[in-house]
Amino acid sequence: MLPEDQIRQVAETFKILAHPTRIKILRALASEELCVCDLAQVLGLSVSAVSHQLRTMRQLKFVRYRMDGKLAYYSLRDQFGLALLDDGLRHLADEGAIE
Amino acid sequence: MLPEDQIRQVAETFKILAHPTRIKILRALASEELCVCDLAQVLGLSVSAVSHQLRTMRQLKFVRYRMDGKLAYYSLRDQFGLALLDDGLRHLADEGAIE
DNA sequence: TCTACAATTGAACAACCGTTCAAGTGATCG
DNA sequence: CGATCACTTGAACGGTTGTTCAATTGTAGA
Repeated sequence: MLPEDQIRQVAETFKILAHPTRIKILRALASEELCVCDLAQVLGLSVSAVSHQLRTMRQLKFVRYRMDGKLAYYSLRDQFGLALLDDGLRHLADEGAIE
Repeated sequence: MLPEDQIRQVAETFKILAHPTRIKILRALASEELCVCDLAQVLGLSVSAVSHQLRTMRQLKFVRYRMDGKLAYYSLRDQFGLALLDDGLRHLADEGAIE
């Protein structure tokens, strides 16, 4: 039996993949690092909304950032999120759409 | 660019792993099929709460069930959910706890 | 210093989600 | 049939979450 605490933590981890906005952020950062304003532009969201999401993605170690002058460039910390996303898409393809 | 619809579907898929209750259900069904009342007993939840969760897990192809008299026996449809869970736990172990 | 820009933060609001509760379905058994 | 059991369903309630808005921080350039 897993400890309650670990279950809660892993649930938090999967929450990252459980919302369209964060999936889009993940995919946008797949090929290159981007600043918050570009990310907002690409996703058609406010800078504030994106910043809020990046905060939780940072806390859960999905992304990192570096400052360059006024701009904060975000990038993926590793391939984990993208790999998970692929698994999810493959499962959808295998099992068919939602009934 | 992935179609909006597919992004929403894969987000739905990951929602299954994004809550402690459903993770526990997944793990409880890992070794054997269980009826709703046993599942409720094991998890310390009401039969209704479990039934609601099983419904969404069924819709998203994580579990299936068979009727046997009055009892509905649920089981995992495949190893996908458990494999994902392992990936998540491994990521936590690699990256350390939430900062 | 003053202005402009990039980003973060916290409060507020609406939408979503998980559980409970009460009612209902369907199967078994006396 | 009537009673009971296993489960499902829908409404309702409270807590969580995502976005917006306004205020703030910090950097860069005039």
